[in-house]
Amino acid sequence: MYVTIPDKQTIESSIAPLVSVTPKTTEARLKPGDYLYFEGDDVAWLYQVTSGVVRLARLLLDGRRQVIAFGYPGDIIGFPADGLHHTDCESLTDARLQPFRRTHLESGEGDPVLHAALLRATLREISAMQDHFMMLGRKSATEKLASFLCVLTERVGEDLGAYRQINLPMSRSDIADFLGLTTETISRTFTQLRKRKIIAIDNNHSIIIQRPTALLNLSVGDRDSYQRLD
Amino acid sequence: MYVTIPDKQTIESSIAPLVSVTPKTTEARLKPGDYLYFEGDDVAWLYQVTSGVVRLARLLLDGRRQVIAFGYPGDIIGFPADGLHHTDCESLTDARLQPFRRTHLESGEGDPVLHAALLRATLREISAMQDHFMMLGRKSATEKLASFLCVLTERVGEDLGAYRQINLPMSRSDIADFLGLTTETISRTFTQLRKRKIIAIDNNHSIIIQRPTALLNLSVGDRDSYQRLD
DNA sequence: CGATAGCTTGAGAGTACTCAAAGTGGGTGG
DNA sequence: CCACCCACTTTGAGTACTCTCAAGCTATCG
Repeated sequence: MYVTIPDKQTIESSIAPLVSVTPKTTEARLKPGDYLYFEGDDVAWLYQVTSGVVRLARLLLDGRRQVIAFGYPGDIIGFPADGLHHTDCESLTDARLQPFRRTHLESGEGDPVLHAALLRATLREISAMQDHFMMLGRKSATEKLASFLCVLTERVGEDLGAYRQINLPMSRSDIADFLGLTTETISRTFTQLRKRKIIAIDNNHSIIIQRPTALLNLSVGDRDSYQRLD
Repeated sequence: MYVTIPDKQTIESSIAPLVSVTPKTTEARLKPGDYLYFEGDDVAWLYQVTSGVVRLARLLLDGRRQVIAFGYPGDIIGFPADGLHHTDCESLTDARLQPFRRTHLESGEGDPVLHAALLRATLREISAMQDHFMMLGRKSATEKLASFLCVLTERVGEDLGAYRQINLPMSRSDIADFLGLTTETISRTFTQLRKRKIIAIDNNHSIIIQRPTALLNLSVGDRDSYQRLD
């Protein structure tokens, strides 16, 4: 999952489970903290997240970290480059993943439909990453966090009476490293949004979107939403 | 071209021209300022840059721009998502590009070798973009510009006596929008590097790398390189 | 040779960061 | 079952970096 520009209807299609003609490989199961693979590992499989949330990250030598993406149900993860994994993958929750042989991506022999579906997923990945560039390079802290919350609300939000609720299995520092900010800035920005009654924080890993429109406005840089109490 | 982590030997392989069994399509030729395609256009072709430099960019509604990548010789550009272009492509120089039918990427029929090569390019694109995330999200202005110059030196630097020289066909604001900075900051950072005698600015579009090691150190966040005159 | 877009420099402001300390909550062991 | 502990989060104060706005400068192209 990347932070994409709102109003893109790529969601439904990418979320759909890939149907495979080949006999189903048994799915992988992870517990919180389990690693599926590490940077530098050979790629034997790609995975589609079935349930749960995983985190893809890379480390810089000096300890700085970039969270590349979160893997939510429907997402395909583990794209190889030169046959190797270029991120670590750690599970944040109990998770299930459907493996697909790397060879299904790299050659159509055997299952052309699966091959085409994996290729489509690869191309969508590039497009989503381009949106994410914009977010990392050009948005303020508030815009980044608001965008992030909007995407999650769209993608995995649950109705809760009049409001919508989202679960955040990741830590504040995971979010920070994903958005290119510090944990302190994430925390302060959450507090601002809460004080503005745009969100409510039920518990640190569960937040309620009280004013989705205001949040969306903030995500695209409409700074008036701060003052205005819709 | 993305700003990737130094010491990755992905260069040689990605730079190699794709050999096609199918009869050669006539190459596209662009002049400075020519657009090859716009965001939202249907994708009929992908292109490998043969010579020259192109710029891939997207616009936000409020005018903010993100330069997604520069296309240097060897780079493949124009990857479709849902059949559409997701960036604009403008040429910065006289340029020549070798077109490949989109169908060659999307189905192996006809030319499996070309299909595989395009797929490999697609996967490398993802990996390079992941490196670029790190750069956008976690590096300071000096680190960003130093990283950018290092990549260019590796990729298209020319020997000039004891030093290496690079051409920058893009404007300062192109660089700014690529690195997630402002033109003023780019300009100031160039000036700093010049005053530290790390680079020399021959003319605005041609710079000489005087101390490549210092530049490399700066690119990975070694702040001592500033004081030290190696 | 003058017009103009692009680049540089300066001053000041604002945003996000760093460092530090206090608060919170979930989990474990007594 | 409760208390303690530890990791995570929040808050605060001060700083540093990058941005904004403005003006001057430079190269390039008619």
